[in-house]
Amino acid sequence: MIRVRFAPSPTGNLHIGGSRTALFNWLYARAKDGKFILRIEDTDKLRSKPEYVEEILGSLKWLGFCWDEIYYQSQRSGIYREYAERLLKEKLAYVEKTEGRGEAIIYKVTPQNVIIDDLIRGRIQFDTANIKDQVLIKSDGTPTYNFACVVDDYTMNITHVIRGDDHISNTPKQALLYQALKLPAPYFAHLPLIMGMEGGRLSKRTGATAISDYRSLGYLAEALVNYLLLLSWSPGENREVIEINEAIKIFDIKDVNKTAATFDMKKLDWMNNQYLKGADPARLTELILPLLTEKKYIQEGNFDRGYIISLVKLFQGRLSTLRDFADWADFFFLKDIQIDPQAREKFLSRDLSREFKLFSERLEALEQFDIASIEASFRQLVGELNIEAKVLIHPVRAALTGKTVGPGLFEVIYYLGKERTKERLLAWVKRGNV
RNA sequence: GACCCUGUCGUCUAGCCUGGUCUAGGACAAGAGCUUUUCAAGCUCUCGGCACGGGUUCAAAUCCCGUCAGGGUCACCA
Repeated sequence: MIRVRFAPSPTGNLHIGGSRTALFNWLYARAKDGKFILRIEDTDKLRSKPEYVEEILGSLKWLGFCWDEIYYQSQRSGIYREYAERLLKEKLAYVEKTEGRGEAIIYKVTPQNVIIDDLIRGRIQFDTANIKDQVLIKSDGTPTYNFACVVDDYTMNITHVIRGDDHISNTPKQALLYQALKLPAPYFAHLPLIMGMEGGRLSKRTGATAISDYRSLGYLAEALVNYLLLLSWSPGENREVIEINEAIKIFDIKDVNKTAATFDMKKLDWMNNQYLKGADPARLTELILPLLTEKKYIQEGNFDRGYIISLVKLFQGRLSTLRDFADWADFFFLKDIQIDPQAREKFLSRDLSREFKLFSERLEALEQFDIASIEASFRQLVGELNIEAKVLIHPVRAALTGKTVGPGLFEVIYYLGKERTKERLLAWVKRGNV
C-alpha cells in the first residue's frame, strides 16, 4: 500500500508552493488508492506557532486535501532519541558538548558515493565527501530536520517521499541515515519549484502567497487546484480544465515535469473564470455575501437572497474573482453611485437630457416591467428619435451604473427597478439642463 | 565558491524515453477584427519558441559532448 506524506512546518501560512506539494502527494495517494499522511514538523520551538497549524489545516481542508492520519513531531521526541542512541551505541554518532547548554548528538559522515533513483529526475549521484557531519539531536533535545524526517518516514511506513526540489540536497544526507540505521529507504520524487514572475522564488512581492489570501480574494478552491495541477503536469490531449476526479484517474508521479514553473496570476484568473461560469449561482452567492456585508452593501439578515442570486447570474460569466462582483455590481447596492471619469467623459459629456427624459417617461408608462418590454420600448424610442441604439445605450448605462462596461443594459434596468432607473436618469436630466 | 537540478513561444505546456508523421500543436497574455449594446464574456485571426556550438545519422526538438543561462542547497531552520 502506498503511503505518502505532506510535512509542513508551522512557521508560517500554507503558501502556493506548499499546497502544490500537498496536492501532488494527496493526488498520488488517491490515484494509487494509498494513504495521505499529514505530519506537522513543529520541532523549531521558537518559530512554530499553533495558529499556523490551524491556518495550514484550514487551508488544506479548503483545498479538499483530507488526510488519513496526522502526527506532530513535538510529541515524538522519545522516538527520535531512541534512534539516536542506537547510532551512538554503534559508534556511528558522537556526542558534542556545548558550553552552558546540553549536548548534541552528531552523526559522523563517511565519504562515499550515494545514488538516488528519483522517480521524476532519474539517477542522481552525490559524493558525501563534501557533506559535513550531521547534527541528529540538537543541544536542546529536539531532533534536526533530516534526522526526524528519516525516523518519521520509516516509522510512519512512508513508501514515497514527494517533496520540493529544494530537498534534493537533503536526500543524500537522509540516505546515509537510512543506511546507518539499517532501514529501508522510501522512493523519492522531487517536484520542480514554483517561481515568481520576476524569476526566483515565489515571494510576497509577487502577490499574495498564502492560500487563505487567494480564498479571500475570491478564488474557488477547485480552480486554484486545477491551476496548480497544470504547473508541472499535463493531462495531455490539450486539456487544461480538468476536474480533480478526472485527474485522479490518470495521474502518475512519473509524468510530472522536471522544469520549474512560473506562477502566472493571469492564467489563474482565467482558470477561476472557467470555474465561476459553471458554478451554481446559489453557491457563489453564499461566498459573495460576506464580501457584500464587508462593503456594507447589505446588512446581515436583511437582504433578498433571491435578488442577489439573480445579480450573480448577471455577472457570473465575466468574473475573474468573486471580489470582482463586489466591485462591478456596486451600483445595485449604492444609493450614490460613483461615476467613472472615463464613463463621464465618453458618454455623459454631451447633453442628453431630452433623450433621458423621454426614456424615463416610456418606462413609467410601461404596463409590464420586464426585460423584453423594456427593450421594446427602448428600441421604439430610438426609432422615433431616428438614432442608433448604441448612441443612447452607452450613456444610459453610464448614468445608471457609472461604468462603461457591464451586463446587458435591459437586464440592468430590470434588476435596478423602475424607480431607481428613473431617479438616476432624471438626475442627469437636471444636470444636463443647467 | 563547491555540489546538485533544469533549459520548447513573454508564461504554462504537448512532442523527447521508442530519431522521420514537427516548415513544432494547444492554453494564458498581447495585438487586430467580429458580436445591428459595452467588455471584463464569446467567436475568428495575428504575433511569437526547440538557449548556443559541436558531433552521431540518409534524417535530431528528439541521441551524445561541451558552452552558456536560470534555479536550488551548503544551519544545533525546516
